[in-house]
Amino acid sequence: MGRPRIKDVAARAGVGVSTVSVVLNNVEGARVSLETRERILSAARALGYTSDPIARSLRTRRTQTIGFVGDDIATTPFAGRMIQGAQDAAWQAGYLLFLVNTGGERALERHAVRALLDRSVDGVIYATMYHRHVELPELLGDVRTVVLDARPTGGSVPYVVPDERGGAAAAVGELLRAGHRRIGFATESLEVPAATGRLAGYHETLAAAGIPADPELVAAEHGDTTGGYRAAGRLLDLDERPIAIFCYNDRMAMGCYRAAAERGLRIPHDLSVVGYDDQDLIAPELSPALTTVALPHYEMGRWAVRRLLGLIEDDPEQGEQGHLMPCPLVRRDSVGPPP
Amino acid sequence: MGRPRIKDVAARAGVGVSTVSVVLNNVEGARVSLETRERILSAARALGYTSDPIARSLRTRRTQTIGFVGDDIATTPFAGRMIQGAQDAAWQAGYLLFLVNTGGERALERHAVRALLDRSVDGVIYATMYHRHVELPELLGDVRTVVLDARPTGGSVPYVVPDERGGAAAAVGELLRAGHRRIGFATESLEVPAATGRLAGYHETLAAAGIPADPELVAAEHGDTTGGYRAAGRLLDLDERPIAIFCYNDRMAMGCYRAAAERGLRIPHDLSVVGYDDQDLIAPELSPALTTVALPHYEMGRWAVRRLLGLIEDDPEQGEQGHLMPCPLVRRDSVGPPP
DNA sequence: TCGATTTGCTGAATCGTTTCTTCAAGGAGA
DNA sequence: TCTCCTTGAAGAAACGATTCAGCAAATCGA
Repeated sequence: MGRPRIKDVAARAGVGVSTVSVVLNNVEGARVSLETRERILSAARALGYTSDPIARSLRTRRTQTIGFVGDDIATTPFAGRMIQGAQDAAWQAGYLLFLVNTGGERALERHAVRALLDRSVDGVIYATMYHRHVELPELLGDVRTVVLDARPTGGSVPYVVPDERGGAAAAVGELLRAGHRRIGFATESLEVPAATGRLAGYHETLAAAGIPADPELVAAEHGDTTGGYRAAGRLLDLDERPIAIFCYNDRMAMGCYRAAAERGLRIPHDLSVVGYDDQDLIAPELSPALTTVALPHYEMGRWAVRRLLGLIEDDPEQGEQGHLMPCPLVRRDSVGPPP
Repeated sequence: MGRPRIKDVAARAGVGVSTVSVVLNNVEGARVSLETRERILSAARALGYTSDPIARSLRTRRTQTIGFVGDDIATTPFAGRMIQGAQDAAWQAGYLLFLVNTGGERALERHAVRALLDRSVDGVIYATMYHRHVELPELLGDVRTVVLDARPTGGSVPYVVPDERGGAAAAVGELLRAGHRRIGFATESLEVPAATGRLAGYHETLAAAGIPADPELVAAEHGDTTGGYRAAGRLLDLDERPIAIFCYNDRMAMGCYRAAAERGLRIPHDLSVVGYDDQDLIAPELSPALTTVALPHYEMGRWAVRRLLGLIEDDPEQGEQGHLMPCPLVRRDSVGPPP
């Protein structure tokens, strides 16, 4: 006979449905005697009653649902972490996550946001799969929104991005602590926030240690294995070669390992290397395992949903506007003292 | 003044709401003159009316929503592909995907399924992040379900898994075509379906080519880089070493590369290698790039949702029970002719 | 021409809640 | 004893759709 309805509970407890509703929702200021209250509660328990979210939503205009729109969830292994962080936070609060991915197409994106608004989601997480600047779809003006792993242009929407600068500082700091002074940076040539942030962190940290900047030590290439191989090659062929290289990401570090191997340099004995991203399939698997900086995707996902729930349930005006999530250093075996 | 309601459309077109509903839903056998039909359509267009899915769901008991419950979406890069395939298929059919991940905890899983049932999802995809046998939560008996990347024990629920056997056959076939006869297999020591399937495919293909099985040529270790390194090492140190190795997965292949390098063997000149999984961050990035077999996660995700939609919208009895999704060979540079 | 059928449309019930208004009963105060 | 509050609870009106039953007007057959 299907799920019990509120009227079944009411009948069993011998009261009206409104009273049941009031009791089950713990409505403030409602006047129900302790006795009937308990009668209702036990009837509900006996029947295993749970209220129908659809009917409830129709009345309350709240769905306990949030939309997660991302540009691409398959192409990067990081995406899963963000989604998982978001999902966990939502779940804990009793919310469910609608997942939509747009493949980065603007039209599909609009369509997706519209579909989510149609379903009256209580809020939207707008996520990008790598740190960048984005222009939000206009429709998002109609719903509480938090931006994840991107910085919205204009507008005053809360967002969270990795602290690239701090992460780079941690990486370079680790090399400094090991005793290195001549530290190269194999960076990404594209002008993305991650690149500029990490470069800034690299420079600042060296400066703070009293080491003059040497433009020769910064080599920019594509941010992949081949790029890393090239950039590291250039650095290692310098007259006065660096004995430590900070790589823009783990893939470049992988290329760097190869460049080092070809020159007969042993890591970390002859060359120390630090990466960035802490990619599961690279960093721990290289030999020696790569010391790197982790991207806090899970934490960012959590933060974004928590912030969104704050917007939905609490005072909309409190809370940070933009949050820099720290990138922790992950120590492995690719850093050693200078030879 | 908020979104337009059906009654606004009715008022504008000068008809009753029921007529609007009938026209907008293209109800079969409804008798509405062409003229009023067009009047309604244009009114709806003018107001930008879209029906409220919540109210509709309350009446129809259908939500155009499907639940995706997975055991873990962060730990593997494959998960994203499955989700994306599922999401794309759902989106195309006008369905939205509720994503829940359970971390593999049985209690949380029950709770998740209950939450999805509460919300009256039209169906559920039950996915695991690596190919295995699973026992479905009982509650799933109450809803249409398709199992993704796992084989349900008992029951008669449709499922889709990779064709491990066929994939292995493709890999070994590739080596045979290159002219190899003495082909080693570095396999996973755990008794998982992927391992037994691939082993079977390996044996069958060799047998079909008239090559007698040689137990020496099968080395089982952990399915990671170190395991691959060990297994390949054992194979390469054989008196009559194989000149081609099929690896259980790309990570083992990565270890195999290292083992080969340490013995001064060049790939593919002295040794041909084929992997499995086609992992983004490994297969194309190794040097030489790894010839491997791709796991059809995206396709499986799509298939699962399509099958589920069939269950929901069409005759529930048609369609396959269990589907083996082919694993295509991805040719790169790690296979060459025997020396 | 008259009853029967078809056509085109409408009103009202319904889905399962929440919430507002109303109401009876009991107690207090005068 | 009569009025006025307070308490405890019920009834009914939303919410926004779908759908069923019904009802005029038009058409048809004989």
